[in-house]
Formats: sequence, structure tokens, C-alpha cells
Amino acid sequence: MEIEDINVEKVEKIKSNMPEDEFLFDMAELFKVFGDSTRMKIISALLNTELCVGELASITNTTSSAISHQLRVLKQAKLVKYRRDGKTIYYSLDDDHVSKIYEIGEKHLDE
Amino acid sequence: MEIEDINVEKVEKIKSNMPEDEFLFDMAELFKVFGDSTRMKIISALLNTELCVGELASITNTTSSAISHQLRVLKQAKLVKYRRDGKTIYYSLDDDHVSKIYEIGEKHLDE
DNA sequence: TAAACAAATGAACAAATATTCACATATTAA
DNA sequence: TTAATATGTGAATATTTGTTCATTTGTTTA
Repeated sequence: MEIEDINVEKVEKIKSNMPEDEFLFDMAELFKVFGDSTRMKIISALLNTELCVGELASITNTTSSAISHQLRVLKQAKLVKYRRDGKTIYYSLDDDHVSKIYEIGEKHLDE
Repeated sequence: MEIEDINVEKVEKIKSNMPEDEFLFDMAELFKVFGDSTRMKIISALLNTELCVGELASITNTTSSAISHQLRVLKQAKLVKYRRDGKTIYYSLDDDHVSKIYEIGEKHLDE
């Protein structure tokens, strides 16, 4: 058995155990949502409380429009949910995966 | 006390408890690394074993050059480490934060 | 030492994406 | 119904970023 054969076997074995491309694409898409400063600020602000678009704009020093665009991205990824109260719409984190991912990222940066 | 005042107080309180912009920038930079299909494939392949550049290129159906570029990004983020064995350099995941983040992402997509 | 192989790198190009701006929609209150 | 407020959206622009290609570096062996 030659070196090339061993390599091919190893690679084929790993290939056959790899998740579908579509799944890995979706995973990348999910983390892409965390990979932007503005969205990360929004997530950080929402860790403890619900906030409306105007409040988030004020906290992050950006415009309501920019926040609204980013909240759409966060909504599509099911990272935030919202409720309407009159003219105001309050956003909050959708599930505890968000804070868990945030915390592990925090730990990684600590080291 | 008017509605505007309550809002300002709430916002100021949250602002003062927010992490530094630099920290949130670094967090975003970290997750940005997970936010690419090719890098996600690399991470997935490395979950169980160490692999060299050529093997990763074969597994991901890309070129060694593209893999090498992406491994540099993963190295800079301290998500992978490596060891040299002759001409070959074997890469592996640097710490268990990587697999933890991967797993939570997986769970989130499951729901 | 020269040839062969594995990996890294820099420049260039193409594709993706965040913000801005102007405007639209939704809700409330006068 | 009209005005005012909060949020959403589409197009355009500027920036970021991933891959390719050509070349270079590092290591082994013939």
C-alpha cells in the first residue's frame, strides 16, 4: 500500500462523514450574523432587556434605519423576536443559544 | 417625569453597562471567522482529526492556496494550531471553544 | 546540489455587504 | 382625517473579503 492510497482512504473516510454542504453553508450564514459590530452591539444590548429601534439606535450611535436593516437580518436568523406596543416595537433575544454563543466567544477572547 | 426622560435614563443605564466598543468589535471579528463556508468546512473536518493543507483542499474541493489563505485567518483567530512533520503541516482545532460554538450553532439550526 | 513536493504569500479581480438617503408604511392622537 | 411618531424598505455607494494565479519559501531526497 502506497502513501497516496493511505491518504486517499483517509480523505474519503472523512469526506463521507462530513455534514452536507447545505448544512455547513447554513452554519456559516448563522455565524455571519454574529460577525458584524453593529449586530454584536445590538445583541449585547439585548442580553438583559428588550429594547425598541430608537433605543438601540441611541445606544449604538447609529441611525434607526441602519438598526432596522440589521434587525431584519437578526430576525431572519431567528436570533431576535419582537412584540408591538402601539407605535413602538420591542425586540429581544429569541432563545438562549444567542447568549450561550456570546458567552463562549467571550471566554475565547479572554485567553 | 416625561416619557422622554424615562427613555433617556433607560438608555443611559444600558449604555454605561455596555462592554467597550473594542471588545464588541473583537467579538464580531471572532464570529466573522466562523461566517464563511470554506472555513466552516475546515472546522467541521478538523472536529475529529488533524489534517494537512492538501487533505483539506481535497475534502473541501478547493485549492491548496485557498485553504492556506483561510487557515491563516483561522490561525490569527487562534482557532487552529499546527505542527510540522517534514514537508507536511498538520492542522487541528486549538481549543474546545471551537467545537462548543459549532455545537450550539448546530442546535440552533435544529429548531 | 538540484529536483520534487507541500505550503505560504502578494496582487488583482469579483462578489458580498453595511450604511446612507429618500421615501413608504403603520399606529396613535388631535 | 390630518399630523406626528416609530419603524421598514429599496436603491446606490463604498468597503470588505474570498478566490485565483503566479511566485516564493521551506523541507526532503535523489
